[in-house]
Amino acid sequence: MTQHPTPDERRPANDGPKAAARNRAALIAAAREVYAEQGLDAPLSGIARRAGVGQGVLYRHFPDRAAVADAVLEENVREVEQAGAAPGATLAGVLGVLTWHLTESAAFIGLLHPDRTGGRPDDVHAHASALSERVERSLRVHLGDGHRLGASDDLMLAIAMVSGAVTGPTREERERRALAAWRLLGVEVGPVRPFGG
Amino acid sequence: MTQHPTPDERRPANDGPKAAARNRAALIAAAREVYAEQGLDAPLSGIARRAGVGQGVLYRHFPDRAAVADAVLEENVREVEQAGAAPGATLAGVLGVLTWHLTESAAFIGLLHPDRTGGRPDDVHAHASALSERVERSLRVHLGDGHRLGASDDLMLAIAMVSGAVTGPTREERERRALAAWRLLGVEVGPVRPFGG
Amino acid sequence: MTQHPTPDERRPANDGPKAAARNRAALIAAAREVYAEQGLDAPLSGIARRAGVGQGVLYRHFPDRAAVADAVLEENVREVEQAGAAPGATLAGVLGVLTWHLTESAAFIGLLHPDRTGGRPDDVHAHASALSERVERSLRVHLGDGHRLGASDDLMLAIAMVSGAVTGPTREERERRALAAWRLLGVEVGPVRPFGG
Amino acid sequence: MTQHPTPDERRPANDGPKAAARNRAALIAAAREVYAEQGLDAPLSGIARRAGVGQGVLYRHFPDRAAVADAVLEENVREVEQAGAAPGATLAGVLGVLTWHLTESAAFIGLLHPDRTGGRPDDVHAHASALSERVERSLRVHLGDGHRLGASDDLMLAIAMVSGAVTGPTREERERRALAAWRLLGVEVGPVRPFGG
DNA sequence: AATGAATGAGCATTCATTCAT
DNA sequence: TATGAATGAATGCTCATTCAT
Repeated sequence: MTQHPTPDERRPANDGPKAAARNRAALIAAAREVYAEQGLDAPLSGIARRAGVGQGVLYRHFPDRAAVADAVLEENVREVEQAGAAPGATLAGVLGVLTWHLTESAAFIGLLHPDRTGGRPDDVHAHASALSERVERSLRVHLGDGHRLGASDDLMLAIAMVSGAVTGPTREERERRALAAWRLLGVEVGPVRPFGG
Repeated sequence: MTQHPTPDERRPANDGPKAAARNRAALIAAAREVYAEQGLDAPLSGIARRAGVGQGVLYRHFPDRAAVADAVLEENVREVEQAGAAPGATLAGVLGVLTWHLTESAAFIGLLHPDRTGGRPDDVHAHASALSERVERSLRVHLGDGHRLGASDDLMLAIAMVSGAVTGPTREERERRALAAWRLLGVEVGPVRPFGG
Repeated sequence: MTQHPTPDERRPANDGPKAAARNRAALIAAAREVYAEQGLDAPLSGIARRAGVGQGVLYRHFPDRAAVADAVLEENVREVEQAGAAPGATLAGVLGVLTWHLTESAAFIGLLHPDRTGGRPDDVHAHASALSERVERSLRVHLGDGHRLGASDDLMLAIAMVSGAVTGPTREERERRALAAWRLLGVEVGPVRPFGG
Repeated sequence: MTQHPTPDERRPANDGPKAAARNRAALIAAAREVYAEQGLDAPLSGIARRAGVGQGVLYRHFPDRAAVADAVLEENVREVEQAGAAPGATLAGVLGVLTWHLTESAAFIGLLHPDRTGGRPDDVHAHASALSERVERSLRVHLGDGHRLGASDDLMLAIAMVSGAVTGPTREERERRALAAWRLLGVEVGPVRPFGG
């Protein structure tokens, strides 16, 4: 009774169901960019716009704000897992991939800063700890005996610390700082690049 | 002229100029609490309410959102400076005070994460670098030759790293993590407490 | 021409024209349930979902929201007509069937409250008066001379009054109130049940 | 971080706190009109617009949709109470005032139809039963021994029944039907008019 | 003939900021 | 100088309706 009496006129293209997967990917990519530019609190409408879809599509794919961030994180984490599972993977190599995501993806940094503001209703960090564990597992298998970060929580702590160092307006600056941070921790890091990059 | 000057209904007390300073302090204290509970994006109206003043007063003292955060930061930084200038001050001691603020004040952590989100209109981090320098100066004078963090940018980098580690819902948890982070960096830290505390 | 005519991925079954009637019935049944649970303003998407069909099918059968409600009403009215046309039908008996629908079907109540909200764009009550007349005809033929409700508009007025009394969360409560209402009007009502029930 | 960078330009009048009471009254009056025209589900924005205030003002005075309807109802009920408490009040007189509100105020009708749609989140009918009891009390004191509607629930049932009869596009038509309904119930009703009108 | 994704207008709600008193 | 009401833009979210497949 309260809704839209008259759309009509002229509708933009409707590419049919085939577009669904494409739209989902476009939304995640758009979200990644928007997050990088405006932070995790960026308006969802902007993400939809940049993805070139209506707002309804965003809500079809992601029920709420947290789900969008989750999807972006999920991709980041999966890349780290793939790097960790690749033949010949080394700790330094996986850390390089991880570091690349830290410098590239604001959402990934958010993963490491889950708490502080207790119970906001739209908790962006819903599955954060589950994802965090997946990252840890991918790294820990490559941790040799007696490694500096071998103690229980030191590995994820170190990652959080590096993520804290990753600031700066450009990717280059952020990479520079990330590497300086790993150096301060006495940890060797391989090439900073995406998995397969 | 000796008539009642318009009795009015009931005006809220106007304590004159004396109240101004009191209100300012109340606003900063309220902001600190609200930031801790809700994060730096908390509604300004809530800060005014908790301070027990109207919203207009907040705007009289602080032209915009950034100014409020600046004022809170300013107090944090000043405490660190005082700790650094106190007779008998040591690096470990000042770091303890600094660490206390890291665990206590959400705004202080924001100081260390200034960039990333490029040009948001209400930039909370306006004077961030100036404040950052003041912190650095207060610490550097206590840095002995050959200290681990003696190299050019390493001191502030380390602080940013520790701030990245400071997560958790309770102050105790945050302090635990902060100390673990300093330990990973091989840096000794004195008692974690406010200056004069 | 004997080639596979494009295997497709996996098309949902297309049962041909046979399915059309089945779908229409399923939609009306679903609408009846949804209306009872959520009121006449319930989202059409929910009706389609409960009927187990796509939203497009709903629009194929019913051009707009009003048409759905009309179809539900149509069924209600038809049952009353059938009750009225049955051999040996009495006024009390038909009123019993009518009352059953009043207690069961939110849409039927809506029939009796057509106006008030002047020109809403999606007018649920399009054919209301036509349906209303059919109900009246079915009852009036059983109205003996000198009946309490014999005067011109009294019959439908009484029905509207009873429908106003029919509130309550459970069918039992609604039936109790409907019968109390008829009693206040001094009208005898037969068993409250669906036609043929 | 997500809000209004730049209002400015030219602000419409702000009449200051004095306007608060006036605005509240204007909102209730506007709501009454809008409800009459569009029903209880009418957009709140339209109510604010008709009252000549911004949407924020509506939310300042009424936390949610139900509160607006409550306020309108409250006024209706208060008038009935006043009519019932007036010196020389009679049952017929109070019923006349009550009937006037039934013909005038869509919200008042809503009061008598509280249930049906179980637990909608924004329940317009929150305090409905409390208000309902106030109406009943105002009437019952004027109910002589042996009155037709003397039995326990019959009084409010009759009112619900009459409210069910009150349909029609014009006030005159609605009044005509209301009086016919009371006549069918064998109840005498005084002049249909607002209290003091 | 059916599916269900996409569109996008519309309504609810929040809050930064102004300003009469 | 303080109050707190008012404004209204921005954003979240929902759903009627269309249409490629």
